Amino acid sequence: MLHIVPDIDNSETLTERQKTVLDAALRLLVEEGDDLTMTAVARRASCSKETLYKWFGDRDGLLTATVQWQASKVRVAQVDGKGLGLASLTASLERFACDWLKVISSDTSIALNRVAVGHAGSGKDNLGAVVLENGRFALAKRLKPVLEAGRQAGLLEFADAETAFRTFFGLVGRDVQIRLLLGDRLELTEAAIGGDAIRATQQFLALFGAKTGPQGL
Amino acid sequence: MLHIVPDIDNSETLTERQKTVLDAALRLLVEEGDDLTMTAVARRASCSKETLYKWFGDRDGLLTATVQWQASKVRVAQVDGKGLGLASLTASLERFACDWLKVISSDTSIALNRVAVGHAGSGKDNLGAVVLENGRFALAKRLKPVLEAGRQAGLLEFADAETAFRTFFGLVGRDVQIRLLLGDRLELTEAAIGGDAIRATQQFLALFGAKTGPQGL
DNA sequence: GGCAAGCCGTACCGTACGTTACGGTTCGGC
DNA sequence: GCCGAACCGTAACGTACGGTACGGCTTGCC
Repeated sequence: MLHIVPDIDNSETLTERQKTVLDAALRLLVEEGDDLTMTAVARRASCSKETLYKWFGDRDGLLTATVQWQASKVRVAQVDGKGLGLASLTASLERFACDWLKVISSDTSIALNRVAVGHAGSGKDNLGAVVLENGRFALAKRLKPVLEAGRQAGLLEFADAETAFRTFFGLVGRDVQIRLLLGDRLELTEAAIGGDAIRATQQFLALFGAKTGPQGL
Repeated sequence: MLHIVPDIDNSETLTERQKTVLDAALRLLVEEGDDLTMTAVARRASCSKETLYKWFGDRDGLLTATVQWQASKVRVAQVDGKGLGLASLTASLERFACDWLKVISSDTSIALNRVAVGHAGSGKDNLGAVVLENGRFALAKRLKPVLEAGRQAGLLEFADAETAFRTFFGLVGRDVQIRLLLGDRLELTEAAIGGDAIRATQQFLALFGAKTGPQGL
């Protein structure tokens, strides 16, 4: 399993200059393919390779720092499950679906996932673990409390929150991520994403919605 | 979109010797990461690099031929939608789900998808298109007639076969493929796959099954 | 001012790998 | 037996790139 990310917390220990360097690396990663070279990063960031090596150790360190830096930027707002009505639950689910679709269809996510997938194929799987931890598992960690609250309020019925989450994940993402990663053009407009979020939420509620209605009152 | 695979049909124009070479490349791709070198392939296949270049042009040609060769091996049996009862429809869906889960969790598929994803990130997207065409789109092409037959028989209700298929795809695959590609260990036993196939099929039928029962009789 | 630290730009080194070239061997056709 | 084609094994070439070294510049501190 190993969803452990043993590395430094970051985003606090980074100087402003280092952040701009990582931003440059990120932009380069998105524009060019995953084959970013140290020389290219140095040139783009207007810094010397010597500095890159001093700060990040080696190419893998730079890659890892870049991925973690991006990950630290996408902390989405926590949703508190305190409103617990069917309307607010639906809205929350749609919101999660929408956010997730926007993330996985963004150029940044695609580039980062590509490099992480390639990295996972070549020995050390650090990047894959980082991306997974800040993507799929972070989503689960934020969504599960909402699901549990929905069950508590009698709006949802499921035995295992993990299983319910994975179904929701599948209903939202479907074939989008793998198609994008494999280079399929797939125009996802704001409207299409919104529609997909609503559809996925409705399907999820059809599968896991309580048939008896709220039993709390 | 471009799901066009403009290259040669293959698998007919290949000699036995060439097939064994591609098998060697495939094995190497699965064992080592995606960083297979021409030298390694030549050594493993006991052939000269000169021969590799004569047959496949360059490294990309070899990669493409390898992917297409594997693709040509996984033509799954077509399911005829002529039994059209709820039981046989369910069985067909479960069969598809089972086969698909086995494919995407196989070492070969993971390795091939990894190299294709990496390739899609670096300019020419040929490999990605090939993998997509022989994976997700081939599955759709085989499954849609079954869905249409199910609708014809009054067992399913949906407006668009493509949309219905994508939902099924999401229910079956969920987060499995991306987790595996990112290096997550994820033991998928035969039993777990079978259970997931049944669950996905039941969920799909719950969403798209006709509420009125078969109207054909 | 003097000085040390940090950093930029660039040149440099070693290596890995894609690609090419070539000598030697096998094999089918005459 | 002879010839040419195909192919194996290996050596060689060119380049790209990770990593290192160094000279010069700025900056903050004494």
